[in-house]
Amino acid sequence: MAGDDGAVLGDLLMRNARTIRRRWRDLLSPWELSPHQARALRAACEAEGMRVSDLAGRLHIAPRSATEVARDLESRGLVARTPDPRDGRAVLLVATAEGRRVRELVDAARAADLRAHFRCLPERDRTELARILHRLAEQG
Amino acid sequence: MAGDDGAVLGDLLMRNARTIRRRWRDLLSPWELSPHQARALRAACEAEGMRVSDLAGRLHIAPRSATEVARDLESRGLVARTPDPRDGRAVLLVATAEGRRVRELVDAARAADLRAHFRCLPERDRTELARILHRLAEQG
DNA sequence: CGCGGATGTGGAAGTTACCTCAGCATCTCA
DNA sequence: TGAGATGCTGAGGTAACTTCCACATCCGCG
Repeated sequence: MAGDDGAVLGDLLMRNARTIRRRWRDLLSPWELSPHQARALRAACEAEGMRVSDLAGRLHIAPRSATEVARDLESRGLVARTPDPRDGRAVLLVATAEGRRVRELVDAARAADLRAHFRCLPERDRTELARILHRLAEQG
Repeated sequence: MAGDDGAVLGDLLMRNARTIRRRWRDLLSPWELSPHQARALRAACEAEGMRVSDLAGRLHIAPRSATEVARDLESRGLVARTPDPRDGRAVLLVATAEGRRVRELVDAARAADLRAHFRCLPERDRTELARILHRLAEQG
C-alpha cells in the first residue's frame, strides 16, 4: 500500500472522528443532552408515534435501554409517552412542542458547527472528501 | 457550502469511523482485549518502564483508572509492575515477552485489517484522503 | 371462539468503564 | 528537617449499558 499503509489512514480518520465527537458533546451540553438523547429526540421528531422498540433499533441498543432513554426525554418534557391505541402492549413516543423546538435548535447548532469545522478545507477538497468517504462507506 | 453542507461530511466521517471501530473491536475479541487495553499494551511496549501516571496521560483517563488497566494487563501476564528504583512511590510497567508477542500479533492483524478495508479505494484516492484528513486534523 | 406461543415493555440486578475522595508512602526543596 | 507536592491505590460512586424475568397483550391455528 505504497507508503500509506492503512493504519495511517485509519488513525487519521479516527482522530478526526474523535474531534468531531468531542465538539458534538460540547455543543450539546447547554441543553444537558447526551448524544444518545439527542439522537433519540431527533428520531421521535422524524417518526411521530414510534415505539420504544423502534427507538431501540434506531439507537442500536437493547429495548430495555430504550425505555430508559425515553423516560429521560419524557421527564424533561421533550417527548410524551402514550399507549398505542392499536396495540395495548406498546407505547408510542411523540415529541412535544418543546421537544421539536429543542431539536431544531440543536440541529441548527450542529450544522453550523460542522460547517465551521470543515470550512478550513477548500471547496474542492470538501467535494473530494465527501466522494471518497462515500465510496468507502458503500463497501466497507 | 455548495451542496455539501458540513453535516453530510460529518455524518460520512462518523459513519466510517464507526465501521472501523467495530472492526477493531471484533478483531481484538480473540485476545479478550478491550481497545483500551490494547492501547495500553502498545504504550507499555513502546515506552518500556512507563509509570502508571504516564499511562493515564496516554489514554486520557484518570490516574486511578490507569491503575485498573495496568492491573488487568498484569493479571493476564502481559505486563509486569515493578517498583521504580529511582522513586519509591512510582510503579513501572514493563511488557512481558508474552505481552510483546501479543502486541505484535494484534498490530499485524490490525494493519492487515485496515489495509483490507481501504483497499477498495484506488491508490490516488487513498493519497488524497490522507492529505485532506491530515489537513483537517491540523487545524480542526 | 379459546388457548399456546410470540411480542412489547419495564422491574431488578449485574457489568463495564469510568470517576472522585482520602490516605499513605515517598520525594523535593527552602 | 520539616512542609508541601507527588504517585499510587482502596473505597465507594455514577452513567450507560446489559440480561433475566414477569406481566399484559396480541395473533394464528384447531
